[in-house]
Amino acid sequence: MNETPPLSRIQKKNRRAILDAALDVFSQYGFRGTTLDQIAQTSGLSKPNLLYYFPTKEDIHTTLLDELMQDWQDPMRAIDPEGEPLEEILDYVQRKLEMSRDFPRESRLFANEILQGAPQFLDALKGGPRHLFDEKVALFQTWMDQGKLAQVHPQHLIFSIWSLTQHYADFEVQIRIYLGPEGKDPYPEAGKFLRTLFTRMLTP
Amino acid sequence: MNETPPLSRIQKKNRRAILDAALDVFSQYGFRGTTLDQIAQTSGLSKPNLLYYFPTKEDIHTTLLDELMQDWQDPMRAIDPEGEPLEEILDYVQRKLEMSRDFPRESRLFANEILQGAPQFLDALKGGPRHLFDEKVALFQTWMDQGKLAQVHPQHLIFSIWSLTQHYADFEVQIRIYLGPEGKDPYPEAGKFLRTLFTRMLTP
DNA sequence: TTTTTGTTTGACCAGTCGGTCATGTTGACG
DNA sequence: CGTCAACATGACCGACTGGTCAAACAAAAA
Repeated sequence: MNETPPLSRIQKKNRRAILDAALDVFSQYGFRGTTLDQIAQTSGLSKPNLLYYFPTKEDIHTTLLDELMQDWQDPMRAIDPEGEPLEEILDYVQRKLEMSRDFPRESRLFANEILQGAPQFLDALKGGPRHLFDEKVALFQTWMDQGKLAQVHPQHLIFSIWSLTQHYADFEVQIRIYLGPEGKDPYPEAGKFLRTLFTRMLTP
Repeated sequence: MNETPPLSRIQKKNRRAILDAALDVFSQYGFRGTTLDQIAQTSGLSKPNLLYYFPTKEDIHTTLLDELMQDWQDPMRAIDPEGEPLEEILDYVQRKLEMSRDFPRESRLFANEILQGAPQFLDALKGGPRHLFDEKVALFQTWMDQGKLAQVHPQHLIFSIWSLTQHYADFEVQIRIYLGPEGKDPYPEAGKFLRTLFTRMLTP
């Protein structure tokens, strides 16, 4: 039923080149603001060749979002209910911040999709991610009830983690401007700051 | 030199209608993802009529960004160096949150512009806003040195305020999904949460 | 070598893009 | 009322959009 024609070496290489170029452009201009010619030029392939590997522009975009969907939740999944509560959350923050540092384009692709009303993500978000979210909300609530964490609204706690970490990827341009032209990597300071923030807020 | 032909009643009304419609579309799809036809349809005017009031599509966009630029910094300007430090910052957070609640489209317009690399904002940001930012950073540092606020990295403190408040406008779709279909207004809870967060982090 | 299959592209298509223009309609004002 | 400037739009333009296709090329199988 699910026929999987094994990808040849060339297919793998070119599909990867296309997706990488598309990530560049989509994450900056969004779906509608991106043209196939831009992707073609960035990837070094001709436009008809793009459409040899992906039937439509939308198909490239969807493939990127699907890949993103799989990896984006890993940091949250890794929160261990058996671990030490504060340390688990601080580690989660750290992992999310590292994702912003190492995969800023993915973060911006996600931001763009949400800004446009999540036309593709909407249904997907209501499924697995929503369930994982609820599960961790319940876990945090348990920890708070046990006095292991200070009482805060658990849903907004998660929003704050997402917001604070993704901000460094999504608003990178602005942050560079305001931190001055020294071009120093802001992530070490950001990590320290966020650790302080969540420690002070969550210590019972 | 600076000739200012006073706008007629019709001009005022139609320019406002165009800018309002353009804000709708630009804030969702970004500059490149927006078409004049969309703005025309949303505003209820014909496409040539748009171009009667604004010479180009870019001009509409620039006008919106200019207007945004003027109002967006008001909450930060209102921070009073003579006030009580923690209360001043909490009030600032509150004002920023209210801007997200009352002007979410403006927030998303800004986010879109930054995501695309701030092609228009770049130079502007380096001017007045950057100066205001530095001024408040210095103020916060003074307060911390005087022991009136806990020591944290003042620049990242400001980033965290921007991030946490704008998040409720920029990622509104996602937040609605995760808070459930009850459709309850998330802002009261958000305000309470942020007040707790910044109080705990900044109390010496 | 020939054949076959997989890969690449120049030329092209219909529809949409931002923008123009000549013409028509409306409103302000004497 | 009449007049004139302000306002509005249908028809159109060249450039670009996502996408097609037949023909050319390359790689592997025969």
